[in-house]
Amino acid sequence: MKERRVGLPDLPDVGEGTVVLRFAPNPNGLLSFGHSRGLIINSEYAKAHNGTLILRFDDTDTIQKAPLLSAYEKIEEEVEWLTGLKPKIIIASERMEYYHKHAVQLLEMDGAYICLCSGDEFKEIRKNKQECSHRHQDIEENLDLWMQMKDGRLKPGDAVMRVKTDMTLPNPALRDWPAFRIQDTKTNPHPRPNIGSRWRVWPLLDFQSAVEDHLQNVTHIIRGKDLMDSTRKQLLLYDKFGWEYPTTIYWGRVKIHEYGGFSTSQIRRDIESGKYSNWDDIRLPTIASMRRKGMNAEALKAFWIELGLTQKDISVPLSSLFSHDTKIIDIKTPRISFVREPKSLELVGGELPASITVPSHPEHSNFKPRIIDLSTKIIMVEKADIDEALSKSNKFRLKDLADIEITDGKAIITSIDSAGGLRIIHWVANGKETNLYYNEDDGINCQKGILENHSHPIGTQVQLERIGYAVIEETGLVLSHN
RNA sequence: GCUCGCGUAGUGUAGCGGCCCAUCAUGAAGCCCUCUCGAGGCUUCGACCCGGGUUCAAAUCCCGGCGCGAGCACCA
Repeated sequence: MKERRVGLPDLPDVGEGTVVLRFAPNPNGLLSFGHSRGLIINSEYAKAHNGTLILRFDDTDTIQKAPLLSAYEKIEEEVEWLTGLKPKIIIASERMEYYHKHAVQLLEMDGAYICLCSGDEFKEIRKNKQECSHRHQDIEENLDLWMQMKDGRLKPGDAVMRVKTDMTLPNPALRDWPAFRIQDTKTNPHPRPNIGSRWRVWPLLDFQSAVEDHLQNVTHIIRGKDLMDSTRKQLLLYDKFGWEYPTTIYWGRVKIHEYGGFSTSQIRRDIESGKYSNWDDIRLPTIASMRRKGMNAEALKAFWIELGLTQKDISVPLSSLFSHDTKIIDIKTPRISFVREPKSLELVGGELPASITVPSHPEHSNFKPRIIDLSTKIIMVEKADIDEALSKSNKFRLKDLADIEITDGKAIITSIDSAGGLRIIHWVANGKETNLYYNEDDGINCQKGILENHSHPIGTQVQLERIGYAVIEETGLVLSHN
C-alpha cells in the first residue's frame, strides 16, 4: 500500500530564495467565505517555507467595484485572524506611478498601442482575427494618445491601451488584450483621500497584477482556474519585458450547497439598502458572519486543506466544514441548557435538594460547574419532550437530576439516582427568556426559549445541550451549527 | 462559435504504470461507551465516466466519445 499523502502537496519550484505568495482581494467589501481559500492555501505555503505573504489590495476600479474605505483595515484584520500571519501590504492605487512607468515603457518598445475602437467594434475585429487601424500607429502617435488619455482630451470610453499580442492567436481571449482604461475620477473619486481624483488612466487587472507580481518578486501564484487565461495573457506581457513568470497553480470551482450565488458588490448593495444589517449579518457567507457565529480559523484551514488543489469543480455541503469545527469547539464550549417551547412541570415527591451542582462539560473540569437552585420546584422542559411523553412513555430521566414520571403537568420523582434505560431530557429551572437566532434559506429565524441562568460573558460560545453550538450575544443566542 | 481545464464511493479526497479485489475523511446503517439527540470507540455500506489502443501489466499513458466547468469585459 502506498502511503497516503496528508495535507497540501509540496510546492513545486522552490528555489534558493524566499518563497513569495500573495492574496489579492478587491477591497470593495469585506472578505467572504470564498476568499478564505486563497488566503489559507497561500498563507499555508508561505508558512511552510518560511516565506512571505503579500496582501495586495487590487483597488483599481473606482466605478463598477468602487473600493470601500473601511474595508482595507478590516480585511487586514481578517487576514491576520485567519492566517495568524502579518502580511506585507501592497495597495495598488498607491502604486500607480509604477504601472504608468511600465505602460510608457511598453509603448516605447512598440509592445502596446492606444486603441480608439469602441468595445463592440473591437469585439468584432477580435472575433474575425483582424487588426484594427490603431494597431499600426507609430510609437510617437501612441505616446501622444497616451498623453491625451492622461490629460483628459480623451474621455472614458474613447480609448484603451492594448498589449500587442497576435490577432491570429487561437484563443480569442489573448488577442490584443486591454491593459489600461480611462475612469472619470472627478465624479467617481477613489475613496482613499490621498488618491481621490489624482489619476484618470487606470490599469486593468491583468496588467497591474502582472507588473506588481514582478515588482514584488512573487514566486508562486495559486488561484482559481478561472484565471488561467489571465496567466496566459500575462505570460505574453512577461515575454515582452523579458521577465520570468511565477509558478502558477490552480484550483477548481467550489460550490457550497447552502450558499447561492453572491457577489461582494451585491452584498454591499444589500447592506446599504438595509436588506442585511451589516457584513456580519448571520445570513451572509462572509468571514465576518462566520466569525460572529463562532467559526474557528482552524476549522476553515482544515476544510480548505482537505479540499486541496485539484482543478475539478466541486460542490460541498456546509456540514463538511462544520464537522471540522465541531472537533475543535467541542472541548472548549461549556454546556448550558436551553429549552425551546417551554412547558413547566412541578416536581413532586422525592428527596430533592435545594440546589444541585452540574458540570459544565462532561470530560473537562476546567469550567466552573453550574449551581442550579431548585427551591421553587418548578422546571421547564421542551414541549416536544412532553408530547413524546404523552404518546410513548411518560417516564424520563431529567439530566443530572432525577428519574420522573409525568402526569397532569407534574413530574413525580421516582428516583434521584438513575435507574437506567430512560430517555434523558434536558430542563431549566430559573432561566431567562431568550431568543435563539439562526439563518435558514436566506431568512433569520427566531426560536424563543428559556436559557439557564449563567455567568458567561457576551461572546462566549456554548453548547446548548441536545441542540447545538451557539454564541451568547447581547440580544440573545446566535446558533453556530449543530 | 472559439479557447482552456476537469471527470476515483452520496459528498470531498489519496494514489498517477505492478505495492490497488484502491486511501482517508465525511455521510448513512448498526453496536459499544457516556446522566446530551454532543463527543469518543468499533463494525458495515459504497467509487476508478464510456469505448478503443499501448503494455507481460492501466485508476494511472495515448486516442475518440460523453458529461461538467471556466475564459473570450474599457470587473477583479
